[in-house]
Amino acid sequence: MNLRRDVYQAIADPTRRAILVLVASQSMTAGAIASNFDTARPTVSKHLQILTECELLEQEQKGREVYYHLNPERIKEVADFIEPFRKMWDDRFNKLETIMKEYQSKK
Amino acid sequence: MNLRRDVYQAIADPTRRAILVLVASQSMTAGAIASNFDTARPTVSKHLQILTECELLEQEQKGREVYYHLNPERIKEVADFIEPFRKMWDDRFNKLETIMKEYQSKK
DNA sequence: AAGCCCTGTAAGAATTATCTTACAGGGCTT
DNA sequence: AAGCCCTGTAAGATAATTCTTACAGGGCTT
Repeated sequence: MNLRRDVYQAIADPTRRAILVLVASQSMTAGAIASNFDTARPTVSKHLQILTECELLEQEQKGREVYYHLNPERIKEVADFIEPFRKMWDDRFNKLETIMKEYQSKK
Repeated sequence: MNLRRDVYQAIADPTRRAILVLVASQSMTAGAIASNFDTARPTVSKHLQILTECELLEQEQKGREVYYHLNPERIKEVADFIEPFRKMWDDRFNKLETIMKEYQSKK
């Protein structure tokens, strides 16, 4: 077996990304989250389980309802991977700006 | 069929992320890239194909060798998804700082 | 306590992804 | 042109993931 189940695998699924966006602004119950999608409720429940396992979401039981809210901390792992690359396209952008300035000064 | 094959799916695989880091600083041939991994060469070739398909890598043929180099532009898609969440953990950090200051002023 | 509602989970089929072996195209070198 | 080297690809076995139907636990309400 040896499941992957890391943050990258988690955000690879479009439904799971949509869940993260949905829960970003406010806590929501499992049912409320599921009602936003066409897929069956147990399917969404499974997605919630996956997101919770890699700590992108956190659960909070309130009576018989379970609220899910975002844990932004974990997304940082992906951000840290991307950060060095960001520098690269920033550099390219800066280079483009320089070219544009030179172009305009020749007018 | 209808394969996923998007940027998120691409970076979900640890080998593919390693390839991106490897190629970030310099262009490399397919063989040179493959020699960095334990998996068979065709396996790496497949990964390169996937990365090229979603435009994270670009090919440059030189004689019988193929050089791969990074296209930072595409990673921006992931960065844009993450950016809004970044604000959330920044806010949390700021809140923590505020608490610390209050704590110190009471000493 | 009985019944309803919210939620999670097990099982299994269908889909998708991964990796290896074997082979093919095509540029170099001699 | 013959042979070697670099690379890509097809086929098929294996593994992992996804999704649905059916069911179970446990908190509310009456």
